[in-house]
Amino acid sequence: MSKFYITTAIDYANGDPHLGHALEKIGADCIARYRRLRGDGVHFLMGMDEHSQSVVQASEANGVTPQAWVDDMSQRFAGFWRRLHCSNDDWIRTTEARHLTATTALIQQMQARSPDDLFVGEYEGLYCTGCEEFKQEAQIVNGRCIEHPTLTLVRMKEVNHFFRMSRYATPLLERIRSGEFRVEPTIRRNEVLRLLEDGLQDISISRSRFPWGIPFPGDPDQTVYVWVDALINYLSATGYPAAGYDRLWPADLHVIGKGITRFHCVIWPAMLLAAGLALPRMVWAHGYVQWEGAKMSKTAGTAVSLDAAIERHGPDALRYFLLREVGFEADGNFTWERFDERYTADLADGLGNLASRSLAMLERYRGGLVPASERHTPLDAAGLEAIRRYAEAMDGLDLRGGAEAVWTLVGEANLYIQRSTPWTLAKGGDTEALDQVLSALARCLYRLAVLTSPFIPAKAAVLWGALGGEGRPELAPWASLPDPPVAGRPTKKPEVLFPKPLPV
RNA sequence: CGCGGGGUGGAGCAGUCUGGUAGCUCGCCGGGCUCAUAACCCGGAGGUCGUGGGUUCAAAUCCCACCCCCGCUACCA
Repeated sequence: MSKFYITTAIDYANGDPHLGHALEKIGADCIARYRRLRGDGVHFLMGMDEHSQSVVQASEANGVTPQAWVDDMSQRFAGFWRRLHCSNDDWIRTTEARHLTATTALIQQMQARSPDDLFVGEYEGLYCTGCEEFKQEAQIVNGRCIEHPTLTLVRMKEVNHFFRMSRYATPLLERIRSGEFRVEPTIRRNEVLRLLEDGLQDISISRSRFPWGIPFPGDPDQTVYVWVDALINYLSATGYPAAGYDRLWPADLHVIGKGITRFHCVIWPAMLLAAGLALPRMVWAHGYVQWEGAKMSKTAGTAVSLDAAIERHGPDALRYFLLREVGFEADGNFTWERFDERYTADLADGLGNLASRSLAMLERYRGGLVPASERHTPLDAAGLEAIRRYAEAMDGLDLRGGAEAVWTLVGEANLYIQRSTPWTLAKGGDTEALDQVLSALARCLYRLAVLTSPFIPAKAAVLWGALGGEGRPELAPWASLPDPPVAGRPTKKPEVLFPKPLPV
């Protein structure tokens, strides 16, 4: 059993999660569930980034302390992920003591291992006294802060601790090119390679005047720059620096959004190199969920409520739609119309109806007992092919491809029923032929319950139970898929898996 | 010349690397079946593959130019 440590980005706590957050967590959960299915020792980490300046602003705006604010947000986020059936093994928050310990230790280890890499320097920029922060060009319009156009920006210098990141461009290039550190998908790797080829600049890794954060080791007047703080969460959760942390580290997969690629593919591995620690094996940067072709924006009123999306057809349906239609690689679209179409076609009319008609026939013709019969039917052949294609796609983190392989099998099964016309066999009293068809269908449903479980875990479990399965489908041995042990099992017709008509 | 991705029937996509009857899903039209959640199966209509050149017996696919859309462009997490 091989170790598989998978993480998601930690979210900053300034408002409820939206569909974009959900895509990432669901995608990572799907991968984690698939790896468990394949027998890996999975450790799945999710959590919250709680030290950003926006947290302070949000808490002040709501008249509570920052800690009370992040406590509440942590509850809210975790609640959404539970509703969506996320199976994370740990939940890290950057305000936890273990994270303070790890962050302090890592910076000290960077200092100890690469003393030249940390130095004190000056940061100069335009400072907004309204926001109490330095402003970047994009935030400045007509020489004024966008948020506070009545105030004059002040040119200020700040003494910060710097990280000599510039010396890591070449080492990182080598590790990415060799595949030792994988950046996926290809489009993101190309972006990072181009970036590294142009060379890196040193970065400041501390801030003054930001009391809400982790004190910089050896300089309590400064706090650790929030991004540096955030990245270290992946290490904190392993127990670092305590002995045994390498039971989990290095991470096998960091799942992130494409917008934070450079932090995970440049700054984070450079920090680890400086500290002499192993690099994560892979970073996967997924695309964004777009709303009717445009970027979702709260201010433009185009942010879809995650709550509404879950309520629409239930959590499993949302999981399926995001992974199948939106995808986990490039940007994808979310519209209610497409969501409804997919729900009806793939889930209700496809998988749901297949289960319904198959189980109905098992009950009607065989009294709810799966007959024994040899497994060399066309449907079994299609099943083996689907398993092969599914595994190939899922191993490559092509979740959409995995779903396609499964739903192709759903189509094959409906076609098999049509061609073998079991109702005619029943009327004609052709017992042997009918047994063969019904047992083939039972084996197919067994495979479908297992293969769909990373995508629609709750519904897969219902199907599993209807087939007389014990426990849950994700606990089924992978090796049982070629020849599912369903003969003799009692079946029952479950509640409609994916009900229609659609809620209004 | 800042970097990168993309423009294919009504919608969303595959195919482009390794040129050779343009494919899939949804929607639409017609037929079949009756086990099933009015579900399932079969057939059909619908595309000058962003624009203009070029190479070739042959280009969505290779080459050149151009137009349009979208990300990224470095401590805004």
